[in-house]
Amino acid sequence: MLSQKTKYALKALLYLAQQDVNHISKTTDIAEAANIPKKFLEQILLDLKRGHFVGSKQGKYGGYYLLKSGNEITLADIHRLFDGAIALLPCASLNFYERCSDCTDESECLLRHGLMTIRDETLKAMKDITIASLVNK
Amino acid sequence: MLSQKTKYALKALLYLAQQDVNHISKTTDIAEAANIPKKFLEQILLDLKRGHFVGSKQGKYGGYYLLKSGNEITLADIHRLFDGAIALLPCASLNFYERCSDCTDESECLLRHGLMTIRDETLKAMKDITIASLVNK
DNA sequence: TTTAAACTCTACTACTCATATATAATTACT
DNA sequence: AGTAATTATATATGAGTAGTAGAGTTTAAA
Repeated sequence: MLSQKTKYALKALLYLAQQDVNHISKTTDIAEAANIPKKFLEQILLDLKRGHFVGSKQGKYGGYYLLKSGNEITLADIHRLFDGAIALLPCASLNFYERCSDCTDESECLLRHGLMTIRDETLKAMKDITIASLVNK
Repeated sequence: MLSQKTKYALKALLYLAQQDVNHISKTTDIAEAANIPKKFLEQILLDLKRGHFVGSKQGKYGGYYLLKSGNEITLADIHRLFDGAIALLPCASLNFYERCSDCTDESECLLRHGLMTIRDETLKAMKDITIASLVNK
């Protein structure tokens, strides 16, 4: 399941994607439109900025805007930024690999191979869902 | 990501699936073989019993055994029993549907449709992974 | 019938993480 | 200078995860 943070991030990105190009949206407007607690949204937008998905402008008439186009931002990207691995166990993850502490011999693990299959399927589906594809629905 | 509980449950089921038919395994043996804390495993096996995946025999020489054959137990089943919904948000879930509190009009939600697509893909993959398919690898 | 070995059940604890909130600082435009 | 916005850090809190403890119940063998 997605965390609230990831859900809010997606909603904020969807909001930004629906604005005119070059339009700068302030946090307050995004928060109201997408029904997100404002201070929480600030954190999320900062994270999105660090991930180079949005840019910001400070001061009066400042705010946030998309840095990439909607079809360059996939669900997989946002999931990884906020919720981390897409695989069901760290040992089956591409970007967040970690050994299981209870695993004596990974090569003998019956679980891992199946979980990597799931990961590939899920990842493929998640890469197909982009901010643009969601807006054009 | 899977919880430890789900991972342990899968490992326990894999262990049981590898025993001779009619063999009854005691918790201690499963715990040692699969490297699972025994008291924690007891809880998990009880949950699996309530889910009708395993049966038990009490008393001396008692223990646990598979109630269904390995190809009748899917990853989706076990995920739902321990970790709940397979969908990324409750509003996109088949078995654990719940409205989002921050959603004003579900039919207008741009996110939901895409998440249901992911759910269908993931679910299909998770139903294909069975205890039997994992053992025969 | 006693006893050991197993499951059953409830409650509890320690810890981590998610979800925010609060406050102060910085920046930029007018 | 004043205002309105982002940026940063710290804190609060509630829920969930992972695991432990202990008493009770059932069964089968001796």
